[in-house]
Amino acid sequence: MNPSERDAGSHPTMRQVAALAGVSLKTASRALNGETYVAPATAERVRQAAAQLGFRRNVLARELRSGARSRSVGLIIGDVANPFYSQIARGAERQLRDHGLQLITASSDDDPEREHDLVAELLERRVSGLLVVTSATDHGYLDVERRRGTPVVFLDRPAEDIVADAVVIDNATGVGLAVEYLLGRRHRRIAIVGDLARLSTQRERLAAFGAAMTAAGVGTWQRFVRADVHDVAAAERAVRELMSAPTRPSAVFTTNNRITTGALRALRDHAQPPALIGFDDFDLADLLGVSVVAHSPELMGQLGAARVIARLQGDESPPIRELLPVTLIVRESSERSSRTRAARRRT
Amino acid sequence: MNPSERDAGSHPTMRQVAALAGVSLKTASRALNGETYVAPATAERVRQAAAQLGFRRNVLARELRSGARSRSVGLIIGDVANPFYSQIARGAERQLRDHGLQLITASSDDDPEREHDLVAELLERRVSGLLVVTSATDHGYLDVERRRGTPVVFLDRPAEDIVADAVVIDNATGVGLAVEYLLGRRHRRIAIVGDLARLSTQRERLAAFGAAMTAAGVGTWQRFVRADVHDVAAAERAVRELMSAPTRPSAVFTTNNRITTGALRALRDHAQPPALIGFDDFDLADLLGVSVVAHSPELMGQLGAARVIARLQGDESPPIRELLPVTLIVRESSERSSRTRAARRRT
DNA sequence: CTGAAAGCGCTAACAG
DNA sequence: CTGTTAGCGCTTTCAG
Repeated sequence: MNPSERDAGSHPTMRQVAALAGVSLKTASRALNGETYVAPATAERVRQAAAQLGFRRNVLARELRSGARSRSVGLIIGDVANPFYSQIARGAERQLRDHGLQLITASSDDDPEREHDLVAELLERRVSGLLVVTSATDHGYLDVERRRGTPVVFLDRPAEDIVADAVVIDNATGVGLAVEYLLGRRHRRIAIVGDLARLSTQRERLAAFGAAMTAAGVGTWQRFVRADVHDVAAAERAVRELMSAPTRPSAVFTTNNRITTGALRALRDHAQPPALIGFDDFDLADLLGVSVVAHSPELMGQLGAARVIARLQGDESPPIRELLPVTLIVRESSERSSRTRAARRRT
Repeated sequence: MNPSERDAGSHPTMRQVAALAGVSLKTASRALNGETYVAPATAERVRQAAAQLGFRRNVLARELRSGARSRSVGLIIGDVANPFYSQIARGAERQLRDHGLQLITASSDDDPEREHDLVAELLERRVSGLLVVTSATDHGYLDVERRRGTPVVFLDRPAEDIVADAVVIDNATGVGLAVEYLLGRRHRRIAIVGDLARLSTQRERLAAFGAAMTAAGVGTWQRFVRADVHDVAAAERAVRELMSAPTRPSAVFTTNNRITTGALRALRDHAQPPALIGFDDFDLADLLGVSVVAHSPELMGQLGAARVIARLQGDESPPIRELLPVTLIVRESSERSSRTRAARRRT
């Protein structure tokens, strides 16, 4: 077989480049790294040799020897294909890239065990830092790493068992805005459809919902709570059920983008759809006229990455929790009447 | 400072684990790797020592020594936040994970130069393989790597200058289905709004469009071509322009998900919207009633990853090009009449 | 300005 | 079953 045709696994080494350029290994290293104290002519010769051989520095060897962490940061999210998460990834990637760091993204499917495995893998790869949207409750092993000097920043869902940096959304305010808006439009039978209750964000949103309802003197809100609705299909089912019960809600609040999608499907052909507000803005929500509690997942990723970078640069201040702002975007879906057919009849 | 409090950068090594367990380095290595010929008791002692120290194997060192490539595969896409790409990532990640490989995703913004830099970085990290949705035209440097034994698989857009594995969508059929459908509904003034003409997929789609129109005897189609429309805002503008021209198209074909989104915005409040078919299915297209040429980006990622894995396992067969099927999903948007107000008046 | 020697943390190849 | 020796490709240290 022609050697130029197939040359399996044979990356040329720096030593080979040095030999071809007629210099020592160390000189080649210096030239290739743009260090000072290399004669311009020598440097040029080395560069030519490297180009000729198609040399590519072995970063693994470099990082091993220099003792440095890998110039990469791990990001653990639920599912890259979910826009909420992929926007986080985008924000983090942008920020990291500006600092010469590579992002390694992994999907946990919101499974604590898988999350644990992924963290272990990333740590074995000696990532410089970790960004994690956790779905686990035990983060002791992460704390060990954090104390060893690996910055760990929690996104969206703070660790509840350890003190660590976190960038989270202002859930209470977001839910408050939505509920108050609906209450202001005289809705009383407001349903809330939530994702896995073990996720802290979901518990926070539900708590804020309950608080607002109770404060408004609506004692019956618990009847209209649906939790642990984890995918679009389940959300669709949950909303259909709510709407086919004897007493129907006049408004529905969905606690994340997937659930909102499910609700939209359930209400698609409904003769008298309830008012709807969803947590998380999404693509085309404007065209569909869906009111939402909006925030910026991309900013979350960006700020999280910035936090990792700050820690890497020696910021030793106590862990902080950054709170991302939310806004209520009112579109058509929240304008539907609080008076259902049945209610009107009674009036 | 309390050493258990802060212990910067100090990951325990296997040597330390061995010392604590009272065995040699090699024995520790064997135990930790689950190799045979280690006394169960010894193995257990090593494991305990490792756990006690919070030991994490340094994968970089392992991979360096064993000469193996890094157990990771690089994926270069345009933008993680674009669902088309993030679904590819999802499919690839799933497939790779089943084979113990980690996915490293990087966004190129469809910029050839950035793509080149990203490839270089990944190669320096000695990824086992590369999946790339290229926006470059020169892939010579990639071919060098391919011959060195790094599997390179092109997704969506095949390399035109080198022979390499590729997984692509059946663009010609997809466009054909859409155009024939519109022609069948008596549309003649069909506009096509395309993305960057330097992307091969876009050229293919435009070519297929032209071929179908010409075959149908519609000679005026070139008037309704808009190309190099790269983002949602530009697409919205392009469609608005088309619709405010003296002679308006009665139907619009958009060549990818972003452009479709822009078109929807442009047509949002249009009194007499043209028929619309978009390439790429998207979330909620059903609720919006948008007809599309559908395919599976996730499958593309999965098949691409499978190809890399096959190559890694020694498959030496000639490079192949896999063609992904497409289907036309007819929803409301393509049912709009080919007779615009003006046309009707003339009749 | 350049080079020789040592070694990052681990595993391969041999001994025992 | 266990240990010793060498060395992956590179950078650090220290001499020229």
